[in-house]
Amino acid sequence: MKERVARLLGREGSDLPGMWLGTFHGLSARLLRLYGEAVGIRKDFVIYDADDQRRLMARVLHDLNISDKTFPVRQVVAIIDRAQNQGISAANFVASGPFDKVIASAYRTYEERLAAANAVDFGGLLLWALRLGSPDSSVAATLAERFDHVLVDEFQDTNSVQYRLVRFLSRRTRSITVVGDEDQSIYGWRGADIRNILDFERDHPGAGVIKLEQNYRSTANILRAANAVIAPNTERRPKRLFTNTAAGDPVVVFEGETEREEAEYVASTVQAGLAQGAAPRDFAVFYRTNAQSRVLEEALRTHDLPYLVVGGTRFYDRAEIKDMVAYLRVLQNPDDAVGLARIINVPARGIGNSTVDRLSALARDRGVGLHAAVEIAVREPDVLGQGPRHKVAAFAELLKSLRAAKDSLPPADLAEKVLADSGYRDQLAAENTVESEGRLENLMELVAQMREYEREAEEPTLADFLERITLASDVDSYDPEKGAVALMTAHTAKGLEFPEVLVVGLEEGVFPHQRSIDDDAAVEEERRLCYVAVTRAMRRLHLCRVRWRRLSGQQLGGVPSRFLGDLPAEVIDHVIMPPPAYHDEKTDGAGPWQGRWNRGESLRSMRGRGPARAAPMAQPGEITRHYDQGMAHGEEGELGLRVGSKLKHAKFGVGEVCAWQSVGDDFKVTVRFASVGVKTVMAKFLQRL
DNA sequence: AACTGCGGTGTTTTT
DNA sequence: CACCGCAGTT
Repeated sequence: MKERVARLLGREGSDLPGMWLGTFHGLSARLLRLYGEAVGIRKDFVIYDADDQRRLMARVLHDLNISDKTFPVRQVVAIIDRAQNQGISAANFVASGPFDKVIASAYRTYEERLAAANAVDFGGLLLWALRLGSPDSSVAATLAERFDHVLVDEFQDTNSVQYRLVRFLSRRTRSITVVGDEDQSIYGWRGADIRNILDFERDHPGAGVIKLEQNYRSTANILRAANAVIAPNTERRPKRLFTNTAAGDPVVVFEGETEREEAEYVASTVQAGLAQGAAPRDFAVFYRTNAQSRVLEEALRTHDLPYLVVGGTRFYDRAEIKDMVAYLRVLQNPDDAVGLARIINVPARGIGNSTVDRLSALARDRGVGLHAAVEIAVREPDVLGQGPRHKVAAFAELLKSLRAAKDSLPPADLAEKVLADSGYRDQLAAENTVESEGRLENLMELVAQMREYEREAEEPTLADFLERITLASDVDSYDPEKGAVALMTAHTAKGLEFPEVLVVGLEEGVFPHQRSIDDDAAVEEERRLCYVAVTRAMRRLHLCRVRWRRLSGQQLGGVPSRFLGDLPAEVIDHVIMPPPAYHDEKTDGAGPWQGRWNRGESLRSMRGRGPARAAPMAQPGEITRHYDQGMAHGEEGELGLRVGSKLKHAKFGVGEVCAWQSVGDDFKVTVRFASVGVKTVMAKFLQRL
């Protein structure tokens, strides 16, 4: 982004000194590193991510004797998170009932523990940054002078604290530009307040409004579909988005039997596109929840298609990476109690829960940090038994020697030393499983990333590296140059664009998500999310749903998403997979989709549209494909391809044709085999019965 | 006192 | 399906 801004300013290659550019969290961290001491934050604080936050809260609840049955950690964290996003710290948390009183006490202790650990959580970054501007802050005046202008992108996703921060930082000149679209507000659940943008003009009398209503990205058909999806929302100002581009291809609405068939459709769509000259990176697949990525990955792998999952379990969220990072963090900041508790018995060195509990109790009794308690337990023989004491002593010794090495080694070398001296590497090597090998590879990748960081950063420090990786967002790591099909959640997709987009799982309960389904405001947000997904598409869009879906162990009956029902019939083209030839109780007419699919009707409607449409504007690298080519021509080739006809494959046996596409001179046929299920094979491998 | 295996439970989205 | 807590085992 910085490079692009420099280029637009005609200052290519410049680092744009004085200009700050980053996420709210990133900029807040930067402000706090520079000025935090004015509000009581040490310069070398560490940042706790959601997982650290959860662990710390679990500890707090445990220590306060709060039952995690009535107060599940996740729930308590969620409540505190919400409070933070509204600018409410523990001191301002008003407890109205007995439940809230417990939360309030947990919140207070949690804040104390954070302070003791010299740590700041995500919400805290923003809160502390905002405090820099409070009347009693000694740097408030300096900071209010610091910037001439503030520009906020994706303004519809700012929360109350972020908005107040913007107002403070622009106090001197009152010069603010915000860019946003209320229809793309998708982070309400983490405190984003859509009113920030809807009421902006009211809050800033005299503000100029520039409406960007011409869409340069998508074809007219895609734009019509998008407009239809968003139209039912009430929390919006009506807009008239228009485009001068051609209608383009119809939006394909795919209906399959199962999620595997859907994945198969995704893979064969990509494959067909590649055969027509598209590149893998021209494709993106969006889903509502990360759990949906697995089937898609499997299908793409089977088809030998390169793909990249963006987001999901972040690389830095993997257990082994977090372990290593915890080591580094503890070396960097001895007070980091959550980090210390994480590594004290990793790899297993005989320091179990009861020992840690004792150390933690000792720390509280003496009013010291966990690391100090470790030292005390080593010195004073009565705290722990003989065995545990020796083990803890060995661990303390390990930390001491690592810490001694810290300042003389660059970050990557330090990480390697940790890997070797802690016994972590040996343990993984000894395990000698596919998983342990993978973990070792991940750790080597982390070390490689650190070396890369050392090369590229102006002043590489361990602290800075650690901050980068906790604040790194998922899309930061997405590199379109990698030449792979991109897989991501609709949330992650915001701000990106792709020539051909496939959105999967358009079923009630999946998208819109089950958790939102009986809350009107939440459904509006789901609708905006769907709008975001749809508007990522430039040339081609596929909206997929299935009649049966297995998702994280449960079977869902696929009621078509309400969003599909909002699409104007003129812009869509159906691809409907027939139900399996066999009928069991699951598929035999029962279920909410009953009567919605009908092979005869769908064939008729597809035939009715005549032969394959040629794309109005052929462009370089354009993908041309005809889903209904076969049907338009009746039977295809010597095989007599017809949906529902039976063909034989040398290896897979007899199967029923589901769909096919032309690929050069040949056809790619999707067949449901009795033996192996749905496969896509080239027609030349198929014979008539 | 740590570790292992089992059963039960809950499961969005992300900085 | 993955994670967590628990109970029994080493």
